[in-house]
Amino acid sequence: MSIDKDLFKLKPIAYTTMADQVENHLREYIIKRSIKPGDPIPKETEIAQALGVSRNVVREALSRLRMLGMIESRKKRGMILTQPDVMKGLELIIHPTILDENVRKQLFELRLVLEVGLGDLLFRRKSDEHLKKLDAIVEREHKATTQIERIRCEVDFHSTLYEMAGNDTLKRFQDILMPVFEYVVEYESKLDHTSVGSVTHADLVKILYSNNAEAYPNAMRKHLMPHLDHL
Amino acid sequence: MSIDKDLFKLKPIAYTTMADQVENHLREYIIKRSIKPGDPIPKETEIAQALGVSRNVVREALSRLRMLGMIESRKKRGMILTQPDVMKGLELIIHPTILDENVRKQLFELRLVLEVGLGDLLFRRKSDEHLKKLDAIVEREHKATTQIERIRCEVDFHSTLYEMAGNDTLKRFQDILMPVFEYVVEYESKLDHTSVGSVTHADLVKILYSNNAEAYPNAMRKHLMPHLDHL
DNA sequence: TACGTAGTTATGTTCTACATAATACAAATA
DNA sequence: TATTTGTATTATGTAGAACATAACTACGTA
Repeated sequence: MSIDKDLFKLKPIAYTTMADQVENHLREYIIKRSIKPGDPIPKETEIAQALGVSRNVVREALSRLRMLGMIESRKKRGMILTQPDVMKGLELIIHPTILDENVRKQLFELRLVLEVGLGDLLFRRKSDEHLKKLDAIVEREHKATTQIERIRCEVDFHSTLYEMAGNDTLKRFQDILMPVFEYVVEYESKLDHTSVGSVTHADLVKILYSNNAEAYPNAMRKHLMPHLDHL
Repeated sequence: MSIDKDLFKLKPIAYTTMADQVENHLREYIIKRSIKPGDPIPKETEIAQALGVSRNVVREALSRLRMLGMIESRKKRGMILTQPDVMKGLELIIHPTILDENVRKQLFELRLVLEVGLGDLLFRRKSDEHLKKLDAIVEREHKATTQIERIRCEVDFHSTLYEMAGNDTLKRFQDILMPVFEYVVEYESKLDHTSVGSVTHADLVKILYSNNAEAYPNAMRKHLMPHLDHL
């Protein structure tokens, strides 16, 4: 009874299954051999035998990598490494889970940060087509009669900005994050749209037409000010 | 022989395995029942029987969710839903893979966007401790004699900014992306550090000490200009 | 040459069996 | 009675065998 309890202080051991270990082995294997997309990887049975585990365990590990898009397998050709979509993993977690309120707030902050910092990409990649598209959205917004239509314009406008940035990874990031902001859009609908930010969409477009990259960040900041103040 | 080849144009069928389907079923199940972290989910055998597949297939699907941190399983308690780390999936893909050069470039752009847009979070969350930490880094950089030391200061400085932002998700994002930028740091070491950007770290700190949030974005833009020009 | 057929291979799937850890409950001891 | 100890139960972890299926190979026949 007088056993020193301190001995057990750091007790919580990290329990790893065979599948976890195999997964790590495979990752190392891929890195060390610098296997490129398209290259084949060993057969399931070979892996199982080499690591001294059952094929079942190997398949669990492979199943994970397959989900992330890191490998593909065809019935006879065996398995090959593939170039995964970097944002695939993010998508898999974000979409289905009922996210913690706190995390959702942080993701929204992340979005605000992105939009303010987007300027330099926009000015370097903007095209006449994109600018015209923004014009059309602004006009549509102007003529809009219902709140729903206005919200749709709001979403379209900002989505188009991400398109303009000409960065597929960034665009994908935005697309994944979008559903998280539904509650924000709802919140937005309660705001008086005329007073929302002293800078309107039209003002932003005007700046994009000019080549005044310096003006963009603070213009976007003012546009998003209601949200920023809400932090 | 004269069969219209156009019929086969969109041939690549989406082949889904049982494990894929079970995975989706589980996701739906979790969402529809609005199961919360800590709540138990059915036993493997129950799932297998309910969906009419073998336990093995179920285990492959569960293995995936477990990797993403969506569920945890204890030997007897069965499995419970857990609040996953949103950025876990990203980490799993980014770290091990030899990323495509193009993707790496896009991630680097993403980082530049973030740092420029970071201002409002910084001004709202800055503390004296953080500012002092930045002071210390700037001083260390000033006294640095070796290139290696200067690079370390560079990394520390920007990492500290993300800390200051007080957004764990964002910080985690940055931590994951960091290794991708090693090649950039290397590139940075070849630049003449006195001419790198007309705005120095010391200038940035000065702005952070002030309450002039308007000055931040363009200051950071000028600081990062060598990189921005490299787009 | 062309076409069809059979054989081979590696993944997909199922089934059975056992190991292991955590829990609950009964039994035993002070 | 209370605390410990043993035992049964349960659900996950792991192993191994077997068969299905699709894709590739090669042979054989017209």
